[in-house]
Amino acid sequence: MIDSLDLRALVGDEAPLSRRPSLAEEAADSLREMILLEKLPPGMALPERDLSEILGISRTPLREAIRLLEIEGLVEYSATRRPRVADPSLEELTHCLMVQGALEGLAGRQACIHASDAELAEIAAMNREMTEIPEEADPLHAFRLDMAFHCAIVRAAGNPPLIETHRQYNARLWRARFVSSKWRLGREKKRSNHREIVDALLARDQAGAEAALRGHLAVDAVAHYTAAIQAR
Amino acid sequence: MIDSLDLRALVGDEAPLSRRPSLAEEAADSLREMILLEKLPPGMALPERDLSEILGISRTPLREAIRLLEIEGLVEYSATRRPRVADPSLEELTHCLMVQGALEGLAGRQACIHASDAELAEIAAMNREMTEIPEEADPLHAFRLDMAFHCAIVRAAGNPPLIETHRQYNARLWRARFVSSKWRLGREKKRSNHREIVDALLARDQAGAEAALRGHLAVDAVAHYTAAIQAR
DNA sequence: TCATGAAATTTGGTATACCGTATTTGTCAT
DNA sequence: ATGACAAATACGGTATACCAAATTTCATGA
Repeated sequence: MIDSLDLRALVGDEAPLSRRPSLAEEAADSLREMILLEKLPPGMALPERDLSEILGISRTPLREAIRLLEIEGLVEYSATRRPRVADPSLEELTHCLMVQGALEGLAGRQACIHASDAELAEIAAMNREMTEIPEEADPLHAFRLDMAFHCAIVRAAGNPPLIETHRQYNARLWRARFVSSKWRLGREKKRSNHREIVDALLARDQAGAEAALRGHLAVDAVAHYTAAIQAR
Repeated sequence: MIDSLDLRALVGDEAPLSRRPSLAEEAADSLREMILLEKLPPGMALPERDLSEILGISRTPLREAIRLLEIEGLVEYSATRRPRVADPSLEELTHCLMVQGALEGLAGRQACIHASDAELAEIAAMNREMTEIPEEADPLHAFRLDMAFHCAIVRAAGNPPLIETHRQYNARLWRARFVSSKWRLGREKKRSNHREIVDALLARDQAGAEAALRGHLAVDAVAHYTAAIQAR
């Protein structure tokens, strides 16, 4: 007898392990993008019926999507349970940044222990790519590279719950970091910080990697963001 | 004109800021308790229709409750999206414990900075109470005191997102820590660790508080748990 | 002109019905 | 007895209807 497990072994792991996403997950993805790109500006109300009609789905999966985004911190509920796009204060962003720093610090430590040489080389290569693109290049592209760099380090730590929690905080901080990434100030500081990180990882220096990733410098990112949102 | 804001200022903040919980939240609370007390054992299937009938609600709020518990890590979905009570491996628990350690470490640091003297005194008092109860007292009570002690420190850090994320990891680790709390071994070690924590906080020694809270000792808690679940 | 408050509308919460798929059950041929 | 296969069942995902509460609208009167 050849059961499905054997079949999978024969066919290989190429099989679609990723099931088809539900409407709720697709809606969450759509809404997340709209929020991050400020197509849905902070503070905007998110009435379930209107949104479900816009997205062409019923309220049931839409409600689930909104709950997902609430957990990610992109949507918040008013006192009367009316959902709206989150509009985090400088204080809230600072709080999130501290947690994010602690998470990345742990990731740095663990990456020193568990990352393969190939993973570290990949991370180093990502950093090299970032230093080679010109200053005036597409800021969104540079930003995505930066995000991918940090995510790769967290992934290299090999701790799935850590990856997931880090992802959530990333979403919460996405807009602030994106806005601040456009500032030219601090870009050089970021580069030297990235070099520190890569050097510590390659040396598998746990304390060094943790310290470099803790990112005390990131606090001025939210300051940039606050300046930007106050200017609007 | 006296609007509601003025009225609230006059009446004070005693007003019921906590809205009536939805059926979904109540169901999540019920299910969480059932899972933690192993009324619903790890691995058990959680069919939506049966559960909704048992709890006397419809599937809609029940589904929401299950989603909440999934985020807390108490419920996991099979490959075919069938929810069941999570049955974390030793590896998963260890991963969660590392994140929890990083979170509490940050909390210790921040508590040294932001906690009021009254909050620190309260924390010290909680620890004193724990040391004064006899060894053979109700283990559940002792356990709750321990949880409250750690939560109080996190709360003293004054970082709401940190509090929430810490709460989520607490739920994931609840059962393992509860089981391990029954072991007499390591109890003395825990006490000395608690003393370290309190001393560092009172001295507002950030590095000391972080190190003490990082809790390298907690790893043997999951070892106890694993021994227990393998014995069943 | 503007405060007032009741009616109308909007909104989130919940229950229920239906659908496609996954699982189980039962049957039959070997 | 057993393995394969098909019918029956169970399950999660989705759409829709209804309700209570909150919000908005708007007529009313000072």
